[in-house]
Amino acid sequence: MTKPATIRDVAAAAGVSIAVVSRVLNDGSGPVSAGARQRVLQAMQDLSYRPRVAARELKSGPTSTIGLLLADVTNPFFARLADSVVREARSRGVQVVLMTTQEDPRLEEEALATLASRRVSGVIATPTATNAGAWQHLGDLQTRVVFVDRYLDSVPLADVVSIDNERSAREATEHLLELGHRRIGFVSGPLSTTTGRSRTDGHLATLAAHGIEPESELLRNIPFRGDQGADAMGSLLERDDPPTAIILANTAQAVSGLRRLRQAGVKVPSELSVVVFDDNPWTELFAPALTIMRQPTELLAAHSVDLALSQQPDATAGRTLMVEAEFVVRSSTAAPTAARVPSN
Amino acid sequence: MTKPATIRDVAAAAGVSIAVVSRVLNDGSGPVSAGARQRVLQAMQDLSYRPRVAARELKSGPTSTIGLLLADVTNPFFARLADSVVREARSRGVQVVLMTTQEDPRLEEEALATLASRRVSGVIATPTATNAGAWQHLGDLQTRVVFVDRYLDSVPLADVVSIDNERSAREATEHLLELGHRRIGFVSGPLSTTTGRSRTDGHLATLAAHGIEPESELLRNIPFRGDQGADAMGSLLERDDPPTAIILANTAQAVSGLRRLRQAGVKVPSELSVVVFDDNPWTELFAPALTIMRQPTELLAAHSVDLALSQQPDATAGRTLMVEAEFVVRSSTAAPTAARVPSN
DNA sequence: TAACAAAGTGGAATCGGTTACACTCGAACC
DNA sequence: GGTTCGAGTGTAACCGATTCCACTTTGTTA
Repeated sequence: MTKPATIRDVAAAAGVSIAVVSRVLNDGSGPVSAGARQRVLQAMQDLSYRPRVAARELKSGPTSTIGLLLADVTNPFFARLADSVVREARSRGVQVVLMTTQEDPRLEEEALATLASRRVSGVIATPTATNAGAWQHLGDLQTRVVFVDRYLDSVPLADVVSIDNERSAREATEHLLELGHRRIGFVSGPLSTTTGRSRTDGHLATLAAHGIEPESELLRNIPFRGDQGADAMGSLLERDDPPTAIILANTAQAVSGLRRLRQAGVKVPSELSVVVFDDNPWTELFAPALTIMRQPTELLAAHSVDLALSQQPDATAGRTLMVEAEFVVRSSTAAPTAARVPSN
Repeated sequence: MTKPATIRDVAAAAGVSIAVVSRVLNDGSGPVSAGARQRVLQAMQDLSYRPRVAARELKSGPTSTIGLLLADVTNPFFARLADSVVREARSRGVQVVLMTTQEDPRLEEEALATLASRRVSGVIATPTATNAGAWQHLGDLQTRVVFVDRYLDSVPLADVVSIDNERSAREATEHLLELGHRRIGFVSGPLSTTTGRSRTDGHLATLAAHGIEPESELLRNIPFRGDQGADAMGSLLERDDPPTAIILANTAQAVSGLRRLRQAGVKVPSELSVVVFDDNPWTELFAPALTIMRQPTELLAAHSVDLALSQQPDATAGRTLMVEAEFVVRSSTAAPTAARVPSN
């Protein structure tokens, strides 16, 4: 109905000056008599007064807020990450503004502009595109930039928190090689992302180390969002010599890929071993329970918030933190059946 | 390094007054000569200037922003909702500030306070607790409040967008009754939420309409978050006369309930028919594919954004919008096997 | 008793934008 | 040739908080 109360209204109602009200508001910023404090609190109550952040932010720096810019909340991995970041930030009294880019570079640029003009103290992000200029600019604005999960080489000032994707891919590949697989399908995210590239690199390096000729036909780089997981899986299965094992190194596309597998009636693990780079509640529900790579979301979140709130010791270079992923072997991987092992 | 540029710096660099810069900033707010505009734009570029929202918000009302207060981003249903809301809002040029309550009333209250002092134009929320006072207060601040999915009776001024939960529960129950089930387990969210209550009501009403004595032992109301789905499922299975069908009317707990089912080695649907109130990619992956109730997330989001941005015609009462849910029958429901149908 | 410290208070400047209003200037009109 | 108009510009007030500083009122100490 009426206009919201301001600090002046409260001061008037309590019969004091605005300075006193402000001191009550920011406890410890100056002396206030018990009587005055009481009357001010009462007045605030009566007028249901809420200080406007806009005014506060204008005068003092931004109230401690960090931006969280995720590629896709729909992706359970990112959703869990968001959950952890919010919890972590809260425990330090920091607000989180969450924004989604939906893997769209234009959206990302917009969100970045918003974050910049909001002068948040830090931004935690899973960068989609090389909006290098925008990122750099954010850094210039003395906003801490932390890339989590993926990162951009072109933005050296940003901190990075991630699992060792190359090593994880190596571990997954080793596991399959030890079981006796030689033709391994590898579905990953776009090579334009560090996750896609590192995982692919790790996979190829491991094959090479075991003297296996990598077939580029067995590698599929698909977008994180969308339904291409099914197609990728389909085309791999239709080959004359289909792979005996497959690594789904793309968090978001695992579901659509697995659906295709189910439709095709392929038996897991007897006909095909499956490893998924993801750790969702349902991976255990799938029959058979899936062998997965688990990312320590809590830890990623904790480190990210840490870095986002810390002052940069050196303005030009970011810090890099690697955390360990956990490889969980369940029932979806097994030795290839004899019939399918080729003569070599 | 140096302090970020202000409008005055830009004005000085371009050799004009701040008023001119402001006019360039807010195109259409006044005349600016082509030359001046050019110089201002150049200066903004050079100084990499970004207007501070805090200052803008202080003078004019809040820039068009809506708050989205979700109970749990980890819950895929809410994640999809968030995704849709962001997309929808974006298409109208509105920013979304997403916050999570994690089903914690205290967190919710905090988030509400933040939203209030941020003076967003509207808030879309899935209320957790009866923070009735805080909600009411938000409404007093001429902030539109829209409850989506769940709502609170105690906050009449809020708009509501939801599926018809009672009707949906009725539909699910009818389906099972038609198949011949008589003992139906019903796992829902807390009765303190409207979703939990409506779904339970619909279920019980349907039983009554068919002359079936409802057994309170077959109803389990558990929190949305956490792992109690497994326990609820377990205790139902351990009964002397276990249900022949079960409805998991709790989006978030379906996974943990199903996991228990899998562990117990119960065959679906021959030993137990299952209906889930949720529509996740993995419900199709589960073997057998699950019969589900699908909520039209896009529609819920579109209406919510609509209402959040609209001016309230009447300040005292909110509007209610029901959208239709779609019941998808797949393979997890079937007639109970004869052996299990009791004598009645 | 004078001097001084500390507690309590209020006035006024400040943050960085927006905007009402006054002003200049040249073109158009009668 | 004076009036009117509108385009283009600048000055200054304002939004609602924080905060520095000066001031008064006490209590304490030499």
